[in-house]
Amino acid sequence: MGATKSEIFTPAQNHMARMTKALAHPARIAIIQYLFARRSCVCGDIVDVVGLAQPTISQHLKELKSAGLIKGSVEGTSVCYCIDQKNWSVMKDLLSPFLNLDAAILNDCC
Amino acid sequence: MGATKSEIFTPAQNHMARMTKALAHPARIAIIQYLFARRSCVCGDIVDVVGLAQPTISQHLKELKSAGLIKGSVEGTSVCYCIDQKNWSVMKDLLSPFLNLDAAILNDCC
DNA sequence: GGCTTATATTGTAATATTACGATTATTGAA
DNA sequence: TTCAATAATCGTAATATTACAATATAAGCC
Repeated sequence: MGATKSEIFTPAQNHMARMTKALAHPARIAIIQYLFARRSCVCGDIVDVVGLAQPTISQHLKELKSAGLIKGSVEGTSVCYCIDQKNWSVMKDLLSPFLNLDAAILNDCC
Repeated sequence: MGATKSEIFTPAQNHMARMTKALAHPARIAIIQYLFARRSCVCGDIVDVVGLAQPTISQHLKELKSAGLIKGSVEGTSVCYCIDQKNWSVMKDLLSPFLNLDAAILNDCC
């Protein structure tokens, strides 16, 4: 036990959970917001702004990257991280219809 | 170590992370989808449909409830769970602007 | 080559999550 | 009040996450 039973869910459900999981930490929310704000894409700047230790940020960046939400490229001695526009869009198209499910039409039985 | 450092993030960032975390498991996605589909709101039916053991589903329901996304009421010997319309709406208003951040206007430096 | 800067990786401790068997309420019915 | 049905809680094992110090790697510069 202890590991998620992915086999019993649909690919879409697993994909959605994978995306929400990537966003399920305030540091990763902060990183994404910073990248959208476009002040900088440099890894070191992210470390300074977010306020966690460098290895911790590196770990969070790795998770965002493996989820496909960001991509990185080496720029001299530093590394530049950017939103992966295509995958971000895919995620949006997956999550938006879910969030927009209209709860108002439900006959509230609770 | 090991625990998230919530203190260093904004309330909005923590709130967003809390919501995405509640959705960060395929079983919880499946439960929400089932409740929106309105075939039933009965806990036992959820257990049958999702395909995890009853205590596991009960645990997931508890997490969704503590995140405020669902609410439950006792109906005889069973328990009825429903989407919490108000909080679902709050979450949507919090997450949608984030998801809709336009990546297309970014000058992609990676 | 050596030196500096920037980031990734390793190792590890603390904590959290996932899953389920066994058990315990709780409710309604006999 | 005893019984059956339903869901919650307890206990626990397996696994995953979070965080960081220490170290390693890589890229540019002298």
